[in-house]
Amino acid sequence: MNRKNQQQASPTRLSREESQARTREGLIQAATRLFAEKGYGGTSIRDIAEQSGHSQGAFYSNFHSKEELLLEMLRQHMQAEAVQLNTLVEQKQRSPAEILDDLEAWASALDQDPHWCMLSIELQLHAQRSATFAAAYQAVWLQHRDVLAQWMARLFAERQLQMPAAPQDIASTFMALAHGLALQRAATGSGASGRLMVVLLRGLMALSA
Amino acid sequence: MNRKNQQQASPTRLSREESQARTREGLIQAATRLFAEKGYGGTSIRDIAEQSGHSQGAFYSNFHSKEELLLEMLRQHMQAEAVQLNTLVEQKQRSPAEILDDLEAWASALDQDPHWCMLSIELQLHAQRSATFAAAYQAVWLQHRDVLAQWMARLFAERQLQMPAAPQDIASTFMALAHGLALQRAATGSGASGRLMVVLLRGLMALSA
Amino acid sequence: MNRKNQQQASPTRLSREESQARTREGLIQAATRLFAEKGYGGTSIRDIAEQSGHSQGAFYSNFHSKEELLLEMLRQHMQAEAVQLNTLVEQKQRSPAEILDDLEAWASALDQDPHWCMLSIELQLHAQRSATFAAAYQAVWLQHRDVLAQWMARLFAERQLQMPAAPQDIASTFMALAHGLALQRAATGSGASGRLMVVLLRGLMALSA
Amino acid sequence: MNRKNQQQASPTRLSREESQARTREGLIQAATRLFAEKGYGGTSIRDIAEQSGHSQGAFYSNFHSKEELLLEMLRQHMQAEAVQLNTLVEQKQRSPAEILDDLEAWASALDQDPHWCMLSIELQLHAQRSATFAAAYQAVWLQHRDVLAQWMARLFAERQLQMPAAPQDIASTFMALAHGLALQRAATGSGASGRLMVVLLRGLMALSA
DNA sequence: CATGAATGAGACTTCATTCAT
DNA sequence: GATGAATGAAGTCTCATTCAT
Repeated sequence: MNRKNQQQASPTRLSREESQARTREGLIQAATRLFAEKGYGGTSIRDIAEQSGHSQGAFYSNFHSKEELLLEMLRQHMQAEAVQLNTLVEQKQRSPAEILDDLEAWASALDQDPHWCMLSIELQLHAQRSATFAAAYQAVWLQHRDVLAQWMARLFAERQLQMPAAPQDIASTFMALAHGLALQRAATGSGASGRLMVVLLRGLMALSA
Repeated sequence: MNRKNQQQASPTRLSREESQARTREGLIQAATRLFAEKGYGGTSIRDIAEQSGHSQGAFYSNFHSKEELLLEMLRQHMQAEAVQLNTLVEQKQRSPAEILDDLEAWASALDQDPHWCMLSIELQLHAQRSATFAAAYQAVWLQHRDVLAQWMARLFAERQLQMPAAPQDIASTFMALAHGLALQRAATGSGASGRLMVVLLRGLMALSA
Repeated sequence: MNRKNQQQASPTRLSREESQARTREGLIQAATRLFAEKGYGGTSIRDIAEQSGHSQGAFYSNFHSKEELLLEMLRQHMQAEAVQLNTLVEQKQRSPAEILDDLEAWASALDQDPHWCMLSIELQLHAQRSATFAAAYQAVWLQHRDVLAQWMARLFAERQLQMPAAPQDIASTFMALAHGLALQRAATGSGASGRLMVVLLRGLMALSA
Repeated sequence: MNRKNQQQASPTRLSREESQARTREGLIQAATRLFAEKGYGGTSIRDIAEQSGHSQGAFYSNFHSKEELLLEMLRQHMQAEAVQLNTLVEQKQRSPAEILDDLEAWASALDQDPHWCMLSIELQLHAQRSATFAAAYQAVWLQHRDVLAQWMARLFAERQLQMPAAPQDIASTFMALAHGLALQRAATGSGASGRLMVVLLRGLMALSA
């Protein structure tokens, strides 16, 4: 596989692997955009191929099926979210005020990237309909919930407050809220801003004050 | 198959209008079930006709198109939710504790009827994709939000508390949360219960205590 | 279903059932021709639809799948062959010479209708590849073999000759021969004529003379 | 994947030509198996490549097209059958009993190798559909028929019997029978055994006894 | 109004083949 | 010579919708 050295001459020519990776990435990006806009079911492979500038066959050279592409997107989604959440969790020694700023930052990032949330909704809808996919989705979801729960638990611990419910339940409630808001924004063009999430969290902390 | 005898006007036979209304209602009910389970895009008119025991032609005798059926479902959805919310709002002179019970009842009703919420999500998704439908959806949504907002405003007023944000924003946040939770439950089979909605509301009230 | 009497007026207009039957028959005939010419696998539903002058959808209104059409053709094939063979079998009191004439007639009918035999070969090939279809095919085949075996047994009995093998084995050998000759004729354009089948049969009779 | 070391000429390594011949042979063998099982049309080049453990590219390095591979198989088929038949023909000075044993051996060899016959049927079917291929097939077929005819002629001559038809016609009839029986066996799982071919031949000889 | 066969477009997928590596 | 990603055409089948009955 180290055959690329045979041609290392022209830096403009892509090696085979690079070119393939580029095709694959182009397909994923086109699909991400289209799934967010028109939904998983409403997006055809023709659409994805056209948007990405490749043939339908190129799609099938990279993915066994439409669902496999969705799984790949789930994996990427998972990885990106994990990085994001871990950044929040691992920032030790932050003042309570800074932690709330973190949450606000997270909430408003969700606000800014509606594609992200719509995709997440598409993933959830598809999980409801495909057993195969549901299993994969569940694993990702549990992991995220727990990272977020851990982060919230520390938020309360550092303020020496009692949590008014299990940290996992609070975490999944906030995840649900983020998704619901994204849907609302998509459907109505307006809807409540994510800023209210911070207010709700403050409320929870006020309960045991 | 001896349906042509309907005209004989025997009192046990349905009149033409009754029969037609029954057909229409059967189609709507079948579609409601199917949309919730398989989504709007995933449900074909053949499916709806089969589930309801009528022909595809019967569908087109009652609705101009698939989207018109969705609009009809939106209208029914709207009306049912309005009745439900108005019941809450119009029950004057309730003690604060009773009002919270009302909210809990509302939240747990949502919990118990996942079809309801999944349909609502389908409506929102379709609103995102069809301009015609979006307009209709927006009107319904604003109305509901305002009824809920009004009810929440009274909740705070009766306790002489300040609302930590505009009542409409709080209302839409809670609607979003209800939808997000429904989606979560559908996708993961578990997810946080709606009971947490009451905790969140208490938190908001605690903020200005 | 006796609604056609409502319109019995114009004899040129086809009733619904007649029109449907005509469509179905047109599809079957187009498919029969195409399967014989290009094989089952080599014939697409697009081909069949075009040849018959209908849309692809018309095909699927009449058959669930391509294989179901093949099953229908098997049924028709079966019925036609059964009629043909029963005619031979039921002609009692024929002189031995006349019986041999019958065989010759049968063999040369096969000779004259290459479509018939090619279709039979297609059916056998498909039976080899689809378990569903194999079961249906086996039933038809056994029935035909037994009718032919019965006829041959009488041929020997009337001449008071012993059969040199089980009548069923002789019958299936002759059926195999007919198919093999059809294939040969199709492939090479020439091949041995079916007339030799009579010679072979005479040979079998000569064995116990 | 360290195949580039082949040039080191160590005696255990294959030379370039040997390696190529091995690839080619592997492809042919895989294709033979698959064509017999799933038919020419039902077998894809991907299938052949996978079965043989090579790439699709390797296929096109060895054959210009799918049909060219079939032609190559026809050539090999031809050569193998010729060897087989010549063995029979060239064994001079065999007693009449031994000659019949030879035929029985040939018939039962066909019985034992269904792949062989199914492949032959595929070749005939393809000949019917491709003019190019038909010409090649015809040549092979005529040659085989004549070898078999010659052998049969001797069978009769040695017994001083008259042939009841032209030797070529008898030969092609027996070839057709062998193919028809193979097809029957493949389709029904049972069918008459090839043993009956010997009975038929004895019958032919009995005719002029 | 109800029927359901028929339509034409478009869905997902597989194919034989090409070509840069 | 061998690789396998990419192509474009074609495959089976489903869809929302129409219309003669």
